[in-house]
Amino acid sequence: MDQLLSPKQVAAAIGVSESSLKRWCDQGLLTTVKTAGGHRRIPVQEALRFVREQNHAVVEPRLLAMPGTDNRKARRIENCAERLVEGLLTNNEQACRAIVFDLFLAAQPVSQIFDEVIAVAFRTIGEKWECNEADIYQERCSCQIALRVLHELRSKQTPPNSGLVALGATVEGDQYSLPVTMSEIVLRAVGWETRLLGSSIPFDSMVAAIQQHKPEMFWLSVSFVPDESAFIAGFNRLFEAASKINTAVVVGGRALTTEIRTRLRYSAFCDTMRHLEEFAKTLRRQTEVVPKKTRKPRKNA
Amino acid sequence: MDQLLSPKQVAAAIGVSESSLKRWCDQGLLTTVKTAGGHRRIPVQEALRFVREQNHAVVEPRLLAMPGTDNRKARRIENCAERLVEGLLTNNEQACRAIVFDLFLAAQPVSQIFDEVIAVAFRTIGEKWECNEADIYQERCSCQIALRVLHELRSKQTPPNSGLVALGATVEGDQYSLPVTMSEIVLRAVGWETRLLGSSIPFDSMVAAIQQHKPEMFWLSVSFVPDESAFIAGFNRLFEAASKINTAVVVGGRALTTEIRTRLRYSAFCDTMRHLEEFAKTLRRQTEVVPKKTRKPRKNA
DNA sequence: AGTAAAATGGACGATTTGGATGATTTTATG
DNA sequence: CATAAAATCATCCAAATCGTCCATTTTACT
Repeated sequence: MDQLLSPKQVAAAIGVSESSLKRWCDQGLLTTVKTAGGHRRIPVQEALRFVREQNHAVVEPRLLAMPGTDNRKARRIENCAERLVEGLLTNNEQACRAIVFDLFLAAQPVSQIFDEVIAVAFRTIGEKWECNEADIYQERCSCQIALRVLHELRSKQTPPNSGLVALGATVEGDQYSLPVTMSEIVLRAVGWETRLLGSSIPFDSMVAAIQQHKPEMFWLSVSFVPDESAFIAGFNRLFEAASKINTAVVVGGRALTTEIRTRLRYSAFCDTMRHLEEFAKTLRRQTEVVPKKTRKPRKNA
Repeated sequence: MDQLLSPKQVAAAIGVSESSLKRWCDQGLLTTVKTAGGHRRIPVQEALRFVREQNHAVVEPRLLAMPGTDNRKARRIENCAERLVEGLLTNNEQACRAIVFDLFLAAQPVSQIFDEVIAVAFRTIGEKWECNEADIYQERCSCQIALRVLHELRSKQTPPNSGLVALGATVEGDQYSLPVTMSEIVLRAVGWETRLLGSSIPFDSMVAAIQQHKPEMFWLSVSFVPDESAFIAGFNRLFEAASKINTAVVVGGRALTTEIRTRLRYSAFCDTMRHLEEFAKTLRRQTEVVPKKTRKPRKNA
């Protein structure tokens, strides 16, 4: 029943180098089990004892606190969604952050993280809510957590300066800021400079923003449509204005039914973040400098 | 995700010699953790706390994972508000961050930063909007920027673990997340563990949250009241439920006119973040441990 | 001004840390 | 089972940090 950890994992958990940790093992500060091939394995409880006795710092508690989630499993995207649901509903922000950042560091495209983990997780929470297994406040609270994680993720991106500008917003009455924030991160990941106008923006004001900033792209996330006909009229007005100055208009969101879509004019419709990413790449006609996963970790400034 | 710094790094950041810094660590002015080999490691939050409490200058903010500063203009709170307005309206997120973080490092209480800078800035923007000098999207976009800055500020606080829990939210229909987020940061600054439920929460769900988490405090930020009588009824229902389990209810927000207030029952009403801070301090009944900044008294003859 | 306590910061050899390397073991995948 | 990719091994070494001592500067008080 003892979970075994590799030196690398323990080193990461307590924020020291692998070299140091191995030295400590060899000095007997940590008792290790050895594999047939001579690799060191450290039982979790032994690692915990070490931390307690040495009064050592723990930088990444999750590695020691959440058995069954060693790094390899963490990087597999399959069961991340359910782990995220668990983390969100128990208000374990640490764990949520860990899940997302592990994937990010494992060089998963952000679009994929969003489509296959975050979106899935919130769909699950939504279903739980409908079945009365979760309360509204839990869903909202989860949104807060996710938003903080997303903001942190965003701050870790290299700020693009391609000269291509995209503006984004949510229509009036639609206060779901998660999708529009994810879109922004996706666009930034493929080199767009973005400016997120925010949630619940009236169409007229969007038009004003477009005319003032003359962006190459405008993206609109539609999670909720209070008034269908007003939405369609407003949107087409927006498209009209955007066309005049060659601004591509991209829409997406779960509230856009096929019926609504047939009555809209747009440059692209995106079902998923991956679609958005592909379209954004295409639009900027440059083969993109994908955030490379280099082996050599570089010192951050 | 708290980063560990070496004495040398912290010394460089605040522009003192390594010797001094090590001495301070040994005197307990800075809480350090130690590696197994006996090297000192200082968590960033701890370094920030030290800088703020001692009112120490910071020469290299980057080493403390803080955004770059503009030391000449900074530190004076007077014209920060207008500089912030400028930064927000020109979408200069860097500048906005610098303004807020400079004040933070200069040991200004977060409540004061919020009351005298951020709140003032947004009041100014609101006025500009009314005078048609600014568009709605600019105000919303400013909110996005401010929200990101606030989230970053929050991540720089030492995570409190007092055991005292506060829940916070915004009423249904009120989507202004800035005030409620500022409140959270203020509460955390004075040692409360907080859980922000989010914006636009129905009263019934708030009651459910209170009953489930049994917090010592519930705070409600009211920037907008869609239906006055429904609000009053709902709120008093909330207060009732909270009273039963000894949860203090704190309200605040610009939408609370005196007429509305006279019909509400609450533990405290806060006009400003400073009020909230004072009330929160009082409620936790602990006299704050004032760090002595005087040198040791010399022997008296 | 004069004095002494207190604080600062530099220097020292001894110790610790962490990055790099090429060989070996483990794990993932067909 | 076989193969390739990833993780870990043992080792070495430069750089960082330790604790300590001491000269110098600052501060507090007479």
